[in-house]
Amino acid sequence: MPSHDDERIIVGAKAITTPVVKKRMRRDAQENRERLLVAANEAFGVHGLDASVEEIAQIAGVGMGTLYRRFATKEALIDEMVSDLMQQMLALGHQALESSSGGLEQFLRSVALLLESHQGLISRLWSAPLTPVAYKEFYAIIEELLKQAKAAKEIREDCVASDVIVTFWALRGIIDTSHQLAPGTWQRHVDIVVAGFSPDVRAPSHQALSAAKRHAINATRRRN
Amino acid sequence: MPSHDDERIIVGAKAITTPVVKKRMRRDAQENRERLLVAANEAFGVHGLDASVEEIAQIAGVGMGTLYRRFATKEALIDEMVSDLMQQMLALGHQALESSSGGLEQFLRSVALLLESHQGLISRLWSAPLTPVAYKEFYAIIEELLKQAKAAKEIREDCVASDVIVTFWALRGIIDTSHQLAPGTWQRHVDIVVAGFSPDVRAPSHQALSAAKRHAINATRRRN
DNA sequence: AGGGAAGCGGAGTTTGAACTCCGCTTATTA
DNA sequence: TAATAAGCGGAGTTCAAACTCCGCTTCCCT
Repeated sequence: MPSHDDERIIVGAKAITTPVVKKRMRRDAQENRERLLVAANEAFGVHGLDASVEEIAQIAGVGMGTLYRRFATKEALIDEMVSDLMQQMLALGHQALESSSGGLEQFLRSVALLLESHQGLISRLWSAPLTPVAYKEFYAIIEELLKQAKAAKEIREDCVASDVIVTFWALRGIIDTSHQLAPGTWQRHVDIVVAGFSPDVRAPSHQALSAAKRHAINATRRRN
Repeated sequence: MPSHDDERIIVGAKAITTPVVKKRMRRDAQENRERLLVAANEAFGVHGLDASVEEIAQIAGVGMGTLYRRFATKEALIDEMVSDLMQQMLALGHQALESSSGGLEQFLRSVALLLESHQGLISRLWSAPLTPVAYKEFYAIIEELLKQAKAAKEIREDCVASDVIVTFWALRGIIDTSHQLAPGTWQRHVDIVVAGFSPDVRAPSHQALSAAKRHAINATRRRN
């Protein structure tokens, strides 16, 4: 089903394969589109992705028809928001790369701050095969930040990109859970993780894991 | 609306206020009930809480009628599972308290291991005013574990219970995100956090935060 | 300034998942 | 082993939320 947005200016016979040249929208349409994205972010922040399209349209001050003229489905709206968010994260990454020191920490904190204002969407950020290109870029940024941090001895040698990615997943858990309450709850966790990354800490022991496993198994056998 | 489960054996006039003495179920009913709880856990693990009751019943090998005879609503089923899970976590807490050293780390790891086999449910664990009593107990356990860890110099003096709770939230993010893939992804994060808790690390700097904020604000102004 | 493409609202339709109902089956107990 | 309470399945109902349709309105270009 073609979306309402992919009408194109036809420029000769090869137009069909031309990759998406969009006709300029009317000004009011453009404004409504913006307003819808903002409204959706607000609604998702409160109710999660279960927020109804009706509510979103209402917050934006438009009818549902308008929403569906801009976004083929609710899912398409979400996809666009996610890809916007990813772009913003990449921008933060590039900024962090330019800072003379502490780039990695800056990146962690600035992304967390960004995600905090996009609750509800966050769960979609990492689940998608949606943005393989963006994801690759994201990964490359992290690798570069790690290289810089290691060169400056700001971080342990054994840190790898996936450690940082997993930290973002962790932040998602905190931000999603704290559910309106206590903005900035994530900061303390970042402090701890940053401390854990720092080079002057002894390597973790792993000794407690086997005991943990033994006990977890016991607990699982507890159904009455 | 009274559930199907709260019939009671009447023992004299005061029975009405007797707190829930349940009549013994038929054996097949009991078995089906168990099977439903297991099936629900499996279904939620795959599709999250959106898994349909129909699917749950099917996995359990029973009809929907059976499900609804045991659990007033889907929500009631979830509540019961959550409260079971909380009980298991408490049990792990008590076990950790008994260990002579590394109790806190053991607790972190064993709970993570438990949560890993209850994906989908985890989001409900912390959202509920459902279990204020259990929550209090949980909190008390953590405080005691912290006291022990500090006495043994296994942990920084400035750690508080909420740091540990927030770590559980963080783990939820990882476990929920890794979505079937890579069991045990959380372990590396726990390593890092444990390192961050350890006493021989310098206090976190906070110096990077203001820069992070400045940049995040820039990124937010990027809508095209 | 006026013709018409583009846009708009929101009542109405569709869809799918939660939940109910009731005739049939099975465990239990005397 | 027969009477009966308890349990069972799954077709059918309900309900809420996504999505469509179309007569009216607004912007924009000449």
